[in-house]
Amino acid sequence: MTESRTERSDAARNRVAVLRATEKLLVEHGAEHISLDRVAAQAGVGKGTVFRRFGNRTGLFAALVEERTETLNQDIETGPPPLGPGAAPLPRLRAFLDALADLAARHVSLFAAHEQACGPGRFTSPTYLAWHRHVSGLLAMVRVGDAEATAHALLAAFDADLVRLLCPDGRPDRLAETVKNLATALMSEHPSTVEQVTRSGVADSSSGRA
Amino acid sequence: MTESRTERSDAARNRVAVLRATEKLLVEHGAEHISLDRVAAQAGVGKGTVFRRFGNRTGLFAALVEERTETLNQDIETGPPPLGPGAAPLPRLRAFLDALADLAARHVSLFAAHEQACGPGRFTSPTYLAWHRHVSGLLAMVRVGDAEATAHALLAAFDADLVRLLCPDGRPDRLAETVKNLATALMSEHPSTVEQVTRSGVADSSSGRA
DNA sequence: GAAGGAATCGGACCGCCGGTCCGTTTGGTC
DNA sequence: GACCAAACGGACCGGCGGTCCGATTCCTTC
Repeated sequence: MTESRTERSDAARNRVAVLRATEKLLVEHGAEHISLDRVAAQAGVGKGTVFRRFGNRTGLFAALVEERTETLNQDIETGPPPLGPGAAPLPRLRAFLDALADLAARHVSLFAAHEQACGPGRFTSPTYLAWHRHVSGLLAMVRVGDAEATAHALLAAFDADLVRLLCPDGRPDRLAETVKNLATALMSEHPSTVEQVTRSGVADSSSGRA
Repeated sequence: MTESRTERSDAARNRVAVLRATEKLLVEHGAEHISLDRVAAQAGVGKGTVFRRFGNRTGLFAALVEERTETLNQDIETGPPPLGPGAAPLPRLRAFLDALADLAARHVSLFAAHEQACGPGRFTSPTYLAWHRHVSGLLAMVRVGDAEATAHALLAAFDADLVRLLCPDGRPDRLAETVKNLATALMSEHPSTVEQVTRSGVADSSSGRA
């Protein structure tokens, strides 16, 4: 991302070649038995180049994840409601969960590979941190107890293997509905500072994909 | 488990030796960089013996998990309330979540190793299936929508890495409270067939560990 | 446009791991 | 005590993530 200065032309070319090759292998071979040898071969570069660019397996998938989640993260922070600032906590959380389910369903393989490569350090990746901060903040606004832990629990539903189970055909609906239901139950239970957080008043901002 | 018949004495001795060795390595080296070579060496047996007994890495950890979860699974099915049959859905679910959090916090390393070894097939392990059936059934009794998916979402909070994060000192309280809170919110929201499922009426059956 | 040097490349190489194989040993039985 | 099925164990295999360093390529400078 933040290169020191002036990336050499061949380096840039190879970087995108590796990323594209990784994507291709991810969608073709569904799972995460993707060796970096294969990636390098598919990209038409040497193995050393892959490691020079991305450090290690984790870094490679992290870069791809960041690329895929960039627009969502921007929309969350500075986009228009209900995803961005301005909407009430519950609709905003629901919109986020919809968007996240959609993203997760569309890129299961990538997310699976990323999780597997990260291991326990998954929770310290910038992307996860941003999502957790967002959810946690929204929950805290409605005074949900231990918002941080609750946010983790909600986000745990987006475990890649679970996504595969609940969205076998790529449709995020089932996962989205389930998690939104959880969030709504949680928030409805806690009398909010904002008055009109009632269940009936929820604007359902499903990103209609189907 | 169900050996064909009459396990030879040395085989039995080696089996427990391997299991104990695995436990020891799990608690000593916190994570899952436990090679089966090491396990064999620690147990004082050959590598081939480990594979002969347990088939593969997954089988080894699965055997250990089954050993650890046996009593809980019995208690759920035939034990006394509130864990066993006889209690109302919500208290029973809360009791189960308490017990599961306790178990998870005490055996994080094992569960982490098991998850990692199982991969996506984690959801088809007998233990997970039993737990999911249980939670799913309880949710359905209170007419929670899509009980199956919701049960998966609740159980996802027991992801080993998340347990490590929320129970750094082995105390299950924070995890338990969070998930029980989720379950309670869910069930309270749905008007049950049983009348007295209210929040105040919940008997808190925390397995006081602290 | 040629030269120089730094950044990049690439694939041979390393140690390790999960899993297999088969000659050897052991335990139960008659 | 002898026999044989069962179990043992460690050498062996293919493949992986990651490293290293001589060869190559790009960019700058004159």
